[in-house]
Amino acid sequence: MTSHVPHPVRTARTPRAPRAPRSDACDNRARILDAARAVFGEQGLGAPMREVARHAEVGPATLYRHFPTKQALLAETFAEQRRACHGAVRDALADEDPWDGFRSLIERICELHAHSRGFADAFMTAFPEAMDFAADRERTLLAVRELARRAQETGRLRPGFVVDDLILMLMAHRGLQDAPRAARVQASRRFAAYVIEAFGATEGEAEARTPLPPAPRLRLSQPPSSP
Amino acid sequence: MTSHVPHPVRTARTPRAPRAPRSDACDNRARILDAARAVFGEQGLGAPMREVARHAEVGPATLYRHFPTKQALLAETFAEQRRACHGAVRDALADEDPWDGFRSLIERICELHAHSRGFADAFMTAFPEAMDFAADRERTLLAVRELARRAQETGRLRPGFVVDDLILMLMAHRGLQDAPRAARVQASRRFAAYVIEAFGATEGEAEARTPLPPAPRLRLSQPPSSP
DNA sequence: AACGTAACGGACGCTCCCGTCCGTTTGGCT
DNA sequence: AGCCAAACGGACGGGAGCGTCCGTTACGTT
Repeated sequence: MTSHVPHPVRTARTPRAPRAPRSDACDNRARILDAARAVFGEQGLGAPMREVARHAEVGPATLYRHFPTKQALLAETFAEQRRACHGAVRDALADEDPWDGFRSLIERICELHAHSRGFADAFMTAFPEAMDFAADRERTLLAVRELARRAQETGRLRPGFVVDDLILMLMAHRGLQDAPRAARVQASRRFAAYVIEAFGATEGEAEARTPLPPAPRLRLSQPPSSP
Repeated sequence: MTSHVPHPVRTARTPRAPRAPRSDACDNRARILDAARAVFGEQGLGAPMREVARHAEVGPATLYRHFPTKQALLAETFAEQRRACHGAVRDALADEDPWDGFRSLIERICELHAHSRGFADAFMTAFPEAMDFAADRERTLLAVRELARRAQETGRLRPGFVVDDLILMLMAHRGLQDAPRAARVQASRRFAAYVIEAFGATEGEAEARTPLPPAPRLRLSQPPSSP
């Protein structure tokens, strides 16, 4: 059953009467999203919904009215940073030097993930298929693949590199989120620098390096759950 | 009140009568530890105690009698792998080529962590000070520092390296534990290979590389908790 | 100013997990 | 064989988190 239908019938054929939301509702919605960014960014996805509610100075029911489930809230919360990620890829592709673009892509994504603990989780774990992350993730990965191809052509990106290596490093980067808050950003930056060096080709000898072990197929990971 | 004192007084001065444990008790204890290794290794530290109990075919009470708390069980469960970690450091120090030792150390630690999801968590998060991880961790880190110093003297380990970089990479490696089980070991190996390359010095120019951003001080991280 | 309803929030039910209690079983010693 | 305590395990209490119900508040429209 769909609750109790607040408005009787809405005058014959009115497709939907959005009836602009009330001012306090808008206000609360905005404050909830701010709080969610702060709380999930600080404590990770495990933070309780009530923590967000308290931080936004609303009751739990209000929170759940605006966002029917936790995942719905998370999706909205990180939409902006998701766009920033796409933007980073777009900028990297636009860079006239593909290797510079590649490097700055790694730096920017790491920075984005480092600034919000929850975003790294949400971005990587890609849980149940909620949040349409998965969808545009594939699209984005295709763009990254193109970028990598170009960077390899310049000889600056090592030949053995595959896109799964980027995912590998982003998953690994997620592990840094458990570092004490003070060290997080610094750790992220140093990690990014090391990663870039590892991905770079050695100047002189393009092939003489010890070969890497085979790359795993990563793409989507599922959250810990069992029958 | 200490329950109801099963044995009246134990004949004057008997310091302790260990009275060898019963056979079924030994048996259960062993099965519990096996189950714990399997369950925590597969599902991580978050796995419920009852899951371990079910897997060991004992009741929850039996489990808690043998190991009064979850952390106690975890400490015992991973004691062996902890020893293996120390062994890896010892072997690395014993290697006549410090750089080879350093490389194999990274490979072995990564392998150890990759084979047991729970161990990586237990090893890195180092929660509340339970499990005496913290104690010998410091001792081990000192040994690693010595190893690194020697490896740097040979010119194979880059000059900018500090021990915190190893911790950084181990924390990062922990992020790989969320990969699908099938890909985990492969991912770990490839990651280790990349890390080794990143830590290596470039043959010709020992100094001309772009400098790394400053290293964060990591050492101990605390689990997510706030006042 | 007065009214109808969107919006609010405290209190509740539900599930999951840790750790404990107590009546029952069983190993091992005589 | 018989005894007794060591060991077992089902059932319980307590706490935390997600999502919902319903009486109350206050926005905005007339």
